Amino acid sequence: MNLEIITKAIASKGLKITHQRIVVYQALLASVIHPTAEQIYDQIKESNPAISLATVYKTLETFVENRLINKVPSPNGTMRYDARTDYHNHIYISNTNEIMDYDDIELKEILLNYLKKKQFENLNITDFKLQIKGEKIDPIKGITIS
Amino acid sequence: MNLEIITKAIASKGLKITHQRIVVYQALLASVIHPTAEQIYDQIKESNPAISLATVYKTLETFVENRLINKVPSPNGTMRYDARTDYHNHIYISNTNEIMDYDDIELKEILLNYLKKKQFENLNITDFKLQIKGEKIDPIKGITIS
DNA sequence: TGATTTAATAATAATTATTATTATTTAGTA
DNA sequence: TACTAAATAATAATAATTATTATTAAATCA
Ligand SMILES: [Mn+2]
Ligand SMILES: [Mn+2]
Ligand SMILES: [Zn+2]
Ligand SMILES: [Zn+2]
Repeated sequence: MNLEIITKAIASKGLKITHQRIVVYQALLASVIHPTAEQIYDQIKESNPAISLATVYKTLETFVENRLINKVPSPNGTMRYDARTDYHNHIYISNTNEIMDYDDIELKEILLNYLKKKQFENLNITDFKLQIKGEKIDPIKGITIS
Repeated sequence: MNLEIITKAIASKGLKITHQRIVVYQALLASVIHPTAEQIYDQIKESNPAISLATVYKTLETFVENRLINKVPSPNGTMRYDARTDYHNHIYISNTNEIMDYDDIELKEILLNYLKKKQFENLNITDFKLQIKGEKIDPIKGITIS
């Protein structure tokens, strides 16, 4: 992903452009599995050996507060991060522990319609997502992917 | 909830009937908020001061493994527990940190229909839930509930 | 029933994930 | 270039959960 886009995105939130912020955001944008803070750290420390894990956590939290990225809770309790902020759903793949995006305008319409129709007393709905859980299948051998 | 029902449920999984298991299951059944292990512990230790927090964790894990109860991940990262094992959805209430059940046969039908229609290559879907997030509103003053 | 066996529990140590603290460094700006 | 506020690295602390082990209790059986 273009470095200019990355720096502009960080700057657009009024945040200082630092090397650490650039590489953390870059790593998150490049990942498709919704990584943990530690996975991001492990990846970027190869080219940035001086970076601290606490900085990765803090940077991610700063991005979340500024709505540049999102947190995604996972079934095993450790937090995952998502560079996308537009509406989409997630598939949790239990045999690989990956979280994949699932996009469908039709689904959003169906859910919006459904929720509009229903009554929720004394409740202001702020978000809704279809959480799909599944397991990846090796098409040749059946389900045997780590 | 009837003690006989509780002991039968535990026995039906081939588990030994112990006082600790009875009170943990009883407390979970009685709760509507999907409590944490610690919330269950705090509640039951009043009448069972000798019980250990580790026993509560271990007991809950045993119940999960035996499909007597379910784990429910929460947005703030701490695990929650659910005495229900039938299909239903959850509403996470961000201003009280409660997780409430949301039941609707129509919703299940809509989602089942939708998922059946779609193609998921190399993926075996094992579960799906609508995750609703919202905030409780005090009908008199607007949103000001802790 | 009482003894035996096996599993569960209490107490506590250890681990994992995350957040807090603080001295040092750096980005943005005058 | 110098100044200042903010960010970072290093590390300590905390919260949540899991592991360990000696003790206790439930189920089985003589
Ligand atoms: Mn934690
Ligand atoms: Mn944990
Ligand atoms: Zn996503
Ligand atoms: Zn529930």
